[in-house]
Amino acid sequence: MVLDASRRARLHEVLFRWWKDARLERDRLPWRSTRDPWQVLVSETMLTQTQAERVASRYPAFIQEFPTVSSCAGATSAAVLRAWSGLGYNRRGMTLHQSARRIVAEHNGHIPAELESLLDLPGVGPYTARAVRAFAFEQPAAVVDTNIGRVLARAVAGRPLTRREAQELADNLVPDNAIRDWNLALMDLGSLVCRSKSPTCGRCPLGQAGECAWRQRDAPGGGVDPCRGSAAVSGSQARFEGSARQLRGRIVRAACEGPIARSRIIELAGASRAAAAIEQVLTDLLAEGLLLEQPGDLFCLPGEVFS
DNA sequence: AATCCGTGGAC
DNA sequence: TGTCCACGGAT
Repeated sequence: MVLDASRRARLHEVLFRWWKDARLERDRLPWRSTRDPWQVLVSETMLTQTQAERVASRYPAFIQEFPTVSSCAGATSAAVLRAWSGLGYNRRGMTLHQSARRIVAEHNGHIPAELESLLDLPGVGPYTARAVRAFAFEQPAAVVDTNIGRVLARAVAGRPLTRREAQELADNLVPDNAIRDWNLALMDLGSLVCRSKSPTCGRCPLGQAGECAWRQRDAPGGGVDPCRGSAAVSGSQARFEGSARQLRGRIVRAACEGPIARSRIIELAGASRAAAAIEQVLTDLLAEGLLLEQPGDLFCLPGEVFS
């Protein structure tokens, strides 16, 4: 899908005019005030899995403890996981730590600005790599997160997109300058106005300007939502209560306090969980390096030394 | 109960 | 290549 220059210019004008006011609230988020590549990498890694509000409550402490790539690289995995505690998806804390060590070893401690080099880092995918380029380096990059994916499918295309189409459309839309602002503005529109469940079309700058393909075709909320099934737009989740995810989180959190015994892990699992399921979770955590086995049927966080 | 979220590995 | 699933936990 190709956008002609006039539609592109119109979208820029309309969105930036709206964002001038909308950004005031969003700019209070702590990571909005930095362009330090390490701080951007940390915050974007946190934000890929967690709502902004929860990240806002933990990001400052994490940056205070690990203000630089080398401070993180020099720490133990256990220290990083403790600082990560409460954010969820502990594996990402591990990959962030591994990335820090790789950046020290392979890039002299400087976060690379090239897309390929960024994508090479563990835990860094198409979104995070482009986020670092756009937000830290002001380099040409179009991020496609779930919010932007929704706006692209609904307003720009008016139909579900494949992953490639979404990225191409986003690439096509990025202006030559104000790269950081453009990505933030599009993201803010998705999260504040073009929301997943209850989009406020009445207050949407694109709809009001006649630039929303969905709204041009259907009344607000009418028809089939074009973002359903569109690439990069997250769908529904598996039940959390009783899941392996829940138990993994409990185990890692408990291990943050110190070594834990197998019997403690079984307690954490609760009465209704099958023994085989508990064993599988434990096996997975060990294989992923999130947990380390110690003599005496004890388990601890990686990098800890006990005597 | 459903919602909010990108990466990576299996197919 | 594209699609599916696992992955945390507060609200």
